[in-house]
Amino acid sequence: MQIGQLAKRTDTTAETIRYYEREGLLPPPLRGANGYRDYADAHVQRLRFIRRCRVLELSLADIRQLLAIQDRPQAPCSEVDRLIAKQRQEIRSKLSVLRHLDRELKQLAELCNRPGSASNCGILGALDEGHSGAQIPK
Amino acid sequence: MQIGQLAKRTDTTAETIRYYEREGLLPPPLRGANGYRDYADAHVQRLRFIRRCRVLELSLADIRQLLAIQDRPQAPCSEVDRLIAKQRQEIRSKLSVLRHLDRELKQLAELCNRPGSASNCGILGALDEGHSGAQIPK
DNA sequence: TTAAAACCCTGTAGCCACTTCAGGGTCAAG
DNA sequence: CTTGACCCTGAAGTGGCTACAGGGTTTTAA
Repeated sequence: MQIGQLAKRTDTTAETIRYYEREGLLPPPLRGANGYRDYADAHVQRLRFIRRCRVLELSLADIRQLLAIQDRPQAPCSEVDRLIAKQRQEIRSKLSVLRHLDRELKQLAELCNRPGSASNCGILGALDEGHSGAQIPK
Repeated sequence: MQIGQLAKRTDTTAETIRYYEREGLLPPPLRGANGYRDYADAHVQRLRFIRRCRVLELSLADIRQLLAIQDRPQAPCSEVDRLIAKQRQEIRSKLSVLRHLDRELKQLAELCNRPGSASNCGILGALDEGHSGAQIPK
């Protein structure tokens, strides 16, 4: 299977696939007489694994670790558990930051007294003075 | 005031300040006889504005626009309103993605049957087969 | 038959918002 | 007089791709 075919089957692009190969996440496939990469089904499997992890916003470094564990069937899977838990913590922390941001922006948006000019713009004023609650963390 | 002093007052680093200057967000300050940057209070104000915007995850490009509007007091502030609304849309969209991710990861974490090995790891299995619900978007 | 479209290749640079590093100069305290 | 805390510039590195330049190959259609 050519690289474009693999890309279609895994919701990727050929560029990304070549990038993963350079990064050592996807093993180099055989090459045809013309130098084209020739992928096997195992590559589809492996690449889908990588993409599922990326959808979960796992870093390539974390994915590299998961792949290494996967390749040693006797390895303990506690590390897998740890990586997933760590990722969940990160997502939850981002969530709380974004929820805060949303409240801030909502408040800011309500300060607009359109149609006004910059000189009496409530939003600019709040950003200037920090009255919106958007504090600079100490 | 030297750059380190300004950095402390605005929760930034000297490197970031020099970067903003290069990017044209912060006007170049006067220089002392030794070539050191010498900042005025207006710089503190401007830099705080920039940092408050960054806390709200506004892009430097958006901040550049806000600063340009701020510098023309007669300018209509409808653009300000638009930028804030756009930002809020983005944050809300990220929020919904992350909420989904959190659910996925929670489900995944529950598949762990520790203490097991990689060969029967529920998490690895789910990532392989896509049974966790973490579908590759079509 | 040939020409255009649609693939494939490598290598390099660009994106964002910084951060880090190398290799220096300046200045106050002990 | 030297140690340490500042400051300077310019270049390179970060992550995870994406895009581009400049080629080669293969399929399709006129």
